[in-house]
Amino acid sequence: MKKVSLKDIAREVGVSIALVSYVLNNKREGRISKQIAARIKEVARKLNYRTNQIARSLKISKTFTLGLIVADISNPFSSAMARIVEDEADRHGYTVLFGSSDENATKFKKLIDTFLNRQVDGLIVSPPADSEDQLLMLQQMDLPFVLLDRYFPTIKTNYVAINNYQAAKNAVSHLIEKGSRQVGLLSFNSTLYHLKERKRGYLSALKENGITSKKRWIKEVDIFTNKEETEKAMAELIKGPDPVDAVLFGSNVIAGHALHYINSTAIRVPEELAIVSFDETDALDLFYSPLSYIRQPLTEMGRQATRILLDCVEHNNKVSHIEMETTLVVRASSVRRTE
Amino acid sequence: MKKVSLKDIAREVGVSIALVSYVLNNKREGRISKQIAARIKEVARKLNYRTNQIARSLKISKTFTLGLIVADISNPFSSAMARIVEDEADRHGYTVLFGSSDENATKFKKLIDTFLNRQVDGLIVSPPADSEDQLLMLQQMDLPFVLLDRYFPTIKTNYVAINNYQAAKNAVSHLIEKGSRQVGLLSFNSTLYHLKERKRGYLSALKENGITSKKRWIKEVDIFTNKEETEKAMAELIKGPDPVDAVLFGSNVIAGHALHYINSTAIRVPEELAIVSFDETDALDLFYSPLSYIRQPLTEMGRQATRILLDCVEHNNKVSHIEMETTLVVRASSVRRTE
DNA sequence: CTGAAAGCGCTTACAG
DNA sequence: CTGAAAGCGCTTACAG
Repeated sequence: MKKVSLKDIAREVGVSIALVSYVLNNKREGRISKQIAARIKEVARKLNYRTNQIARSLKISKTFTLGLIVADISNPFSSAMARIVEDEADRHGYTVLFGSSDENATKFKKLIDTFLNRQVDGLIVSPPADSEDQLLMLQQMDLPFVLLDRYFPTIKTNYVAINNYQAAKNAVSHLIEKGSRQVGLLSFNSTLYHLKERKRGYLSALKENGITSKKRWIKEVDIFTNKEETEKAMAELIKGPDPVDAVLFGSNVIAGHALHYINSTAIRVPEELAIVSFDETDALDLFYSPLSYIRQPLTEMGRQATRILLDCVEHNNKVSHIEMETTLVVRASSVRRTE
Repeated sequence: MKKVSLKDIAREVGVSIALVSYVLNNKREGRISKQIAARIKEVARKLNYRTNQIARSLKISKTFTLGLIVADISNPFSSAMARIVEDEADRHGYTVLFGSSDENATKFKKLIDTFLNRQVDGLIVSPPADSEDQLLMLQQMDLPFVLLDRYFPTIKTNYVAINNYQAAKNAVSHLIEKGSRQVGLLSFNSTLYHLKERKRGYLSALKENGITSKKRWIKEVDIFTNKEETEKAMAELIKGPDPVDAVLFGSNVIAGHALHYINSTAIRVPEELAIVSFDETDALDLFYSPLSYIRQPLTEMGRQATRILLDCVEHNNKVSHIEMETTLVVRASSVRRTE
């Protein structure tokens, strides 16, 4: 079955292609004979016409397509984000192209290239380490984009993120308040700003509470981490001399692996080890002690990012920085002492 | 910065647009002066030219785009599939558009429409219940597509799926062999063929082992299920008179919710309740008793589906039915008796 | 109220 | 070895 075009409808009805286009796009309403309009619509339906977006895009220099690059699509955090952005974009008539950089700057560059070739109208990205050049290129090209979840303080552009410093600081202060003194940090070894901010918040909370931080309380695993490395780091935190009595996990993936290890030991949570984690996920639901965690306002972040981007695409060229507040959700895993 | 087109390069080099196109596409190699070719490539790089895929697609009536519609993107099964299909498609120079039907036929139809408007070259879909009409429409349009994970026996078309009957039967036989007699099934209430097959396999295993199946051993929750409903169903299976001593979970989501409930009871796994689940997921990793599960060859399924589709897109018009074997991964949760 | 015509950025059969 | 020209399927300023 051949695809049907405006020409086919025009021929069948006996009018010009232009007129068919006007009618189907509801342009010049009231200035076209009702009968002809009705006839055109009827034939369009009969032939099961659908507009060729490719042709339309070429003509109007707009694709109604956005690109979204997440850090790691296998992380529920990323897939949740993907769904939120897609919903919001769809609401405005845009389709979104997805990609996952897997924290790899080269893959990131490749995705940007693909998306640019496809003429996306704008991008939402969670950039990996060392991707500043790509972002500067986008700026040079004047392509609207907004950073999500992460940003580079050196690059002045739209972003939607949380206050990682404050979130970590609150979490650690809470652990101390609930009776822990030897608070560890199990996070990623990375140059990414948001991760450095988490560490800074952790250190700051210790300091404010008169605790001298020790180097061996801090374990940083590779961002392409596997279970084994994380389990080993966790083991080091709770074994040997001077073990921690509390720990802040830098991400849900880390939490999953570390808890799996804890399950294999005799250590009790929260009595011997209090825990707070960044981000929740179903994967943590089956741990015996309900986990306290730092909740990011995912939905709001995704929506805002999409709206800011669409604003830019529609030519409001102001730059927006949105820093959202997190919530510390306190459950059993972090509370050793109840006043 | 204005986008640069072939025309810009042609003007700068002083040749025709056609020649630039040939050079950049490596057509007519050897039949174009080396110097001019080099000069064209140099200028293209200098101006940071990227081909406008939209224009190209319009001309060649091909977009190098595939559409993928999964059942529920928030399910790790779906996101894993998405990544596999994307990888394989990318390897062949195709981009993939994603969508999640959320098991909703109306949303499914809407996604198909969007993808068709965008002129995808083909589709890979996990259809929800009552979506036969959409598939028949695709067939009428001669648009290549392959069903993934699910199919309708009444529709003759490409599909890649597992043998659900056999998988369920094996799992239940295993439970019986390991000492269970009162085997329950906690699955979805749906007209979807693959789910009916799972139930049929379950019943068949009971029968073959001389066990009369009881209605109250079978609980079917809504496919849009929430945690509460599943927990309630699980409670009914293990409480009251005639409780089950083993259960087969129809999906990873069901398993997650049911295990969460089991965690809140005194029931011990596998001593009092043996368990096998369809599909694994990280979310189940933290349950104290390592779960036995039916492993689907995800990667192979996604790859095959993509390859079959690309074959069709490139005009090999034979229909492929691929039914893959599953593996029953036996761990602690299902073994009550060791011979 | 309606249409002829130009043009979006490419590709490619054809001609030289 | 190279280019003029047609055309993919739309949209829209312009003219009547």
